[in-house]
This record gives sequence, structure tokens and C-alpha cells, in this order.
Amino acid sequence: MSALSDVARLAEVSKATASRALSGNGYVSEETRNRVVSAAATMGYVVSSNASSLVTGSTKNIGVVIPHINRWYFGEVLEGIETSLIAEGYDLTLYRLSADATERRRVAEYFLVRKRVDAVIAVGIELTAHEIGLLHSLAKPIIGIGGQVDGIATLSIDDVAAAALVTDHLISLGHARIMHIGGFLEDEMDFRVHSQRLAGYRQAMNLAGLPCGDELFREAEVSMPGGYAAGLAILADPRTRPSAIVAGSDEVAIGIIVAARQLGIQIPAQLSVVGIDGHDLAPMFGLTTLAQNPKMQGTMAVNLAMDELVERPDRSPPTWHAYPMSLEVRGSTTAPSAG
Amino acid sequence: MSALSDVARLAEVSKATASRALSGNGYVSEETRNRVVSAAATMGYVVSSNASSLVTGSTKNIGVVIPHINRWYFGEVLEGIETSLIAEGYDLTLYRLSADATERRRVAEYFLVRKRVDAVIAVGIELTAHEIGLLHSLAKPIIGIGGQVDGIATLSIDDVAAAALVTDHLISLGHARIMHIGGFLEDEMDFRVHSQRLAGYRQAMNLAGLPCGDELFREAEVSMPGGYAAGLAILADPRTRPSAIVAGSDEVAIGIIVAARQLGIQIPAQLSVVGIDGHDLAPMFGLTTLAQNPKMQGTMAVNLAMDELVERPDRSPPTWHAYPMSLEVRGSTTAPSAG
DNA sequence: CTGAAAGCGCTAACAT
DNA sequence: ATGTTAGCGCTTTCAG
Repeated sequence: MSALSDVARLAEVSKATASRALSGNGYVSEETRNRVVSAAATMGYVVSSNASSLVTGSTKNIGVVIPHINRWYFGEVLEGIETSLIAEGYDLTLYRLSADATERRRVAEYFLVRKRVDAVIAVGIELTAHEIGLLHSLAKPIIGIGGQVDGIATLSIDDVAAAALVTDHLISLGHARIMHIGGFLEDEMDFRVHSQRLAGYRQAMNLAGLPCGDELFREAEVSMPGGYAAGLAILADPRTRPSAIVAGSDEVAIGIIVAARQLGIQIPAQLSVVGIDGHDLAPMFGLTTLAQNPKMQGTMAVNLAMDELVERPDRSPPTWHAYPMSLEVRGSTTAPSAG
Repeated sequence: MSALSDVARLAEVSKATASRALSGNGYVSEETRNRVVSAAATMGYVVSSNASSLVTGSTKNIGVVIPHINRWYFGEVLEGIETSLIAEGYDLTLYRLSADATERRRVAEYFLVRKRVDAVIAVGIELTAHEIGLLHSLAKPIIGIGGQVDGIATLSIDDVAAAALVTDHLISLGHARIMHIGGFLEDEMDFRVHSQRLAGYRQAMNLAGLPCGDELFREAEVSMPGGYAAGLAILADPRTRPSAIVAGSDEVAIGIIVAARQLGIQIPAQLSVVGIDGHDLAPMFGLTTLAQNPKMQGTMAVNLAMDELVERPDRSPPTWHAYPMSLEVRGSTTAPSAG
């Protein structure tokens, strides 16, 4: 496990010159550089990031805090982050944050603060003022994905508008009895995504003068089995069945579709279902969805983090970054046979 | 950003004593320890892992190398790893390894060697002899999940036996025309999982004296859309349609089921499908599967890594770890109406 | 039980 | 353009 001093000795230069030659900081003659580089190569030398970080203060490592790994949206975001980070020469240290308050404190106060990371990307997690203060006091950039938080730059779609958009789509097809099956409103971790989508649905329904009371809303676990269970429960009775459903997420929507098909309900002839996300399984299930690109969100978050790292290592006023991708309804839903 | 010296000053002890009090190494009187600990608490002191690692050589960080993040199996394994690692007080640095050789080299030789990690867990990736030699020469434990590799401890199911088991299950139900839809055999990253499962299928078919030629095998992308596309292509023509399918993975199996249902094929009356994995969506799609528990595999890999870290920091002969969980067929498939 | 001192491997002034 | 020097923040002998 050779050290810089070994390389320097072999190349017959000082440690300082070897360091400059390898890192590219400072003047080194072409010839010495070559000598050092090839010396390093023959010895299989790689810098100790610990030693380097200790003196420079930069770790070339970014912490990603995320509530789930194996849910489609989060997996996509994570992949996007990973790809962009590697391309920038950064490592990614992963912290899955559960809803458990104790564990959360531990991650925030202990793991993230150990000088391990240069910046933090929080996905789908509404950081507390205390957590943000902590990171801010360490002059560590924080980027949020999936919602808005005071004091930090965040990247998100407008969930209210998105839900309103898909609801409008169903209304324009002539549906009148439209249900919303969304996520549990008390899910404490996220950026109120579920309640905002519910609000968007209700906003569109109210504007159209259509009913959207509690009997037309149901909470489900944000997953295919969650949507499936809700679908079975709701669609079994033909008399109370809605003609269309706005699902809180594509995973829920797909679960509903599977349940509907199992009950012998024709889609879209007897039931229209729309979701939000742009899940790659949407075409396979004939799902109409409002497409966003979570992988791209991950990439953008990395870019944002890089900007903050480079341009404002000192704290300056935070910016709100609206998610600039265009959202468009993908897939089509024919008009209902019975309104 | 207080340092140990600040804590020491506040507690009116030396840096050495403060270090001992906080880390628990060495003798410190109860009273001094309390003084130091409370001083640290009031200052919000957290050790610099860089400085600490630099002198101890241990990073309390484990590198996880994985080919995909957003595929069910890999996501589950990753979650298991993450949970267990956090519980052990370790961080997890994530490296997604693509099939691209250049990128792979870079990750292996650069990222993993920078003294950032104490050990490596490779999931679904067949490390090359060179890569293993590299890690070995650094005395870094490596654990593999999902296959076997000479020279390192690995955790895996017996893919041949698993595929034979589900195939036998179909044979015992009276099926004679059984197809296998598996992954691309040339997928260079993995531990030959696909070819081993194909071998297991053929072994069982041969033993039963049933045909299993090339016309009964088809490669598909290991995903739901991959299985869906293969299913549509294969099941469209009733004359060539098999009565049962052994899918290479549950995701493929679910894709096939969705395709079959879309084609109006009754499952299991007209077609039986079995998979391997124990996907949590299996019940929802009425899929019979051979259950393993990838999340548990992740946990076990962490335990294994911990053992190696603690018990043999020096290199000693590697062990093969067969995956000890019992595999059982879950779900049921009724007998075929037409053999 | 506690303190002084050395040094992990590197980078960044400061000299030359 | 290169070398010398002084730490980065911590752990760990070695004394006491």
C-alpha cells in the first residue's frame, strides 16, 4: 500500500512535487509530471482520500438520504443521482431514513455530520428545521427532491397542478363520478405529496362542479399491492363503482388496473384510470399517466448540488427551483360508455 | 465545527483523555468520562471520520457494488444491506457497476481502492480475478451475493437446483410442453444465473424424458416489460403455445402473465407460469414462485462481511457459503386442462 | 488513570 | 518549477 512518499522517492522528486503532479494543482514541468505519473502507475498508487480530505476539507462524497430504495420512483431517482455523481468523480453514500424518529436523529446528527460528505441530497423527505440548521451550520449544501422546504433549494413538480391536470383530463372525457385513491395522508416523511395531489384533484372537481367528498377518496399504501387491495375493495360493488379513478401514483394505478381486470371490468370501456409518474410499466398495463422523469430529477439535483458546492460554499440565500420539465399526459383514455 | 481539542479544553483534560473517554478505548475514570461526554454534547462535537480513519486505518464504511438499483431483486438486497449496515454503525457507499469495461475498471481501481471502504459487497456481479486480486492485496474482505467466485466467500442459492425444482413442480402437475423464458445468456455481469437456471430446467425435463430443445427456450430482458414482450410473441399462436412456462425470474413471469391475460388466456386453466424469487407481487398476479428472500441475503452478506472484518483481517483461505435458507414453492398451480 | 508527543498521508503556503 | 515546512484532527505509544 504505497504512499505518496514512495512515489516521490521513486520519481526522485519531493512529496510536494509528486502531489502537484498527480493532482494537477500547481506548476510541474511536463517531464517531471510524466516521471511521477509513471512511478505512481507502476506502484499502483492511489491517493488516500482520508488524508486528502483531512487537509482539503473536501471529501468528494455526497450523502443521499432517501426513505425507500425498492420503490420505483425512488429507485429511478437514485439511479439518476448515482450516474451523475460517478460522472462528476463523486462517491455516493446512501442513508435510508425511516419514519422512526430516533433512527432519524441518529442519521442526521451522527452519520451526516461526520465530515464524510460534502453535500446532502434529500429525496422525498421533508427535513426538519433542526436538521437543516445542522447542515447549514456546517456550510453543507442541501438539495431536496420531491417537494419544497423553506431555506433549501428543492426540485419538484407542482403536485397540486399535476393532480388537477389528470383530473381535468378525465373530466374532459365526460366522466362525472371520479374517485381519488391516494397515499396515506399521515405519511410523515414526505413533502405532503399525497395531500397536495388530493388537493389538486379536489380543485379540478370543484371547478367542474363535480362531487369529490370523502366517499370519493380512499387512502392506500403507495405500492401495487396497495392499489390492488384498494381496487378490489372499491370496484367489487357495481353500484358504487366510479367511472374513473385518479390514482395517487402509477404504482397504485397499476394495482387498481390489475384488480379491475380480475373483477372482469373492461379498461377503459368501463373504468378509466390515470396516474402520475410516468412509470415504465404504464404502457404494459394500458395506464394513462402524467409523465415526469424521476431519473432526470436525480441528475438535476446533482447538478444543483455541484453548483452550490462550487459557487457558494458559504451560505447565501436559498433558491426555489421549480421542476422545469414539461409534464404531459401520456397514453389515452377513451370516453366512458356510461357517464 | 468543534474539534477534539475544544472538547478537551472545555472538559479540562488532555486531547488523549478526551479521545479515550469518547471512543471507549483505554482507562478513563467514570467522573472524567462524564465531564468529557457532556462537554462534547454541549458543543455538538462529532469525530472527524477522516482524521480517525487516517490513524486507525478503519473507515467504518462498506462499499456495495451492484449492477442495478431499480430492479426488484437488487433493490431488496440493497435494502437488506443498508438496514444491517446502519445497525452495525457502518456507512454504505454505493457503486453501480455497468457492463462497460472502462467504467468498471475505473470503479474497481480508483473508487474502491481509495481507502474509503473497509470491505466490499458485490451483488450479482462476477468479479474478475484481477479485481479480486486487487482487493485481496489491500487485505479488504470481499463478499459476493448471487453466485460463486473462486477465492471469495459468496452467498447464493443453487440456481440449477432451483430451476429444476420449479420445473419438476410443473411436470408433476402433468405438463409436457413446458417452455423456459430466461434472461439473456450473454449478460456478462452476473454469475451465470441465467445459464444455470436454463441448465436446471433442461436437467429436469431430460430426467422426465420431455423435450426441451431450442424451440422451447427464449431469451428476454429480465424485467416485466421483457417478459410481457416475450409472452405476447410466444402465446399469440395457440398451436405453438406451451401449457406451462418456467420463467427465469419473477419479474419475467409477471410480464408473461399480464401478456397472457391480455390475450384472453386463462391462468392457470390454460397456462401455468412459475418463477423464482418470491417477488412480493407474486400473490397479486397469482404467480407460483420459488421463494427466496433477497433482503435476508443482504443481511447475511453484511454479517459475513463483519465476521471477516473482525476475525480475519489477514488473508486466510476463503469459504463457500451456500445460501442456507430453505426454498419452497409458494402458490399453487392447478393441473392443466390439456396436457 | 492522565498527559506529552509522535505521526497517520497528504496539501498548501512559503521559500528558493 | 521544485523543495521545505507546517499542520489537517485524531489515536496511540510511552511516561508519569
